[in-house]
Amino acid sequence: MMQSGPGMGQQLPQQYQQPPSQQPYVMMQPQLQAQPAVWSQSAQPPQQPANADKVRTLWIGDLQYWMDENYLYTCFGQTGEVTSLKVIRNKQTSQSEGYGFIEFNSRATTERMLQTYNGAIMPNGGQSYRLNWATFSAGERSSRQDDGPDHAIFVGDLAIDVTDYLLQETFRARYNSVKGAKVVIDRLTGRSKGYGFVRFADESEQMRAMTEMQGVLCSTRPMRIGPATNKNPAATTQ
DNA sequence: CATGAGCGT
Repeated sequence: MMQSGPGMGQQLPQQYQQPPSQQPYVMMQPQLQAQPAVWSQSAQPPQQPANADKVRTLWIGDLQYWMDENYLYTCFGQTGEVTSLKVIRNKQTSQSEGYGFIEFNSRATTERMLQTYNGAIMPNGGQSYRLNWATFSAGERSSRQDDGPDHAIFVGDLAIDVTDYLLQETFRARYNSVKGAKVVIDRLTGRSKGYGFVRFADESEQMRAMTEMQGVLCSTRPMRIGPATNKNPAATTQ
């Protein structure tokens, strides 16, 4: 039942266990002595480095409307490390907005969950998890893991079974600078909309792929490549 | 044919 890792120097006795269905939100967190809470709404400059050891919540998107808290608990609750989860709903229609939040008992757990589940196939079989770190205020959400600007291309004519991973690997086999790929998912059906995006770190590889990958087979259909509108407003991060 | 991305009491 209770795991204790002797290898890790964890000194926080986390022995409180509670059913997640009773309390929808558990905001109580043991405050670490070594690190004061810096994310209160005091006069903090927005130039805060995003170390954020206290972030234990994942954002999950591309949820279908029937995917409620019970479904998410089926997905994540078996680990016994979920402290709270919630699906955001429209207040008028009480319909799911297609995203939610999952909070775990530690940052290490959260990180492990992100790497384990992100991109994996969801139990319904039709789509893969879309997970990311949750942000607690608008402003940090645009920062992605990257070490430079990304150059994206539009990829259409995708077969419906093409996943992020397959699309990514199809390009990564020929281009080293592929940073990621995303297949756009229809929230109503949870299935692919038939197009997606591939991001490159190297602009020259992006240019090459625009012509070289034109008509190349991905799964069962030849791809149609086009330019992608850049949604990143020229982040000049040095 | 088509252009993603959505952050809460």
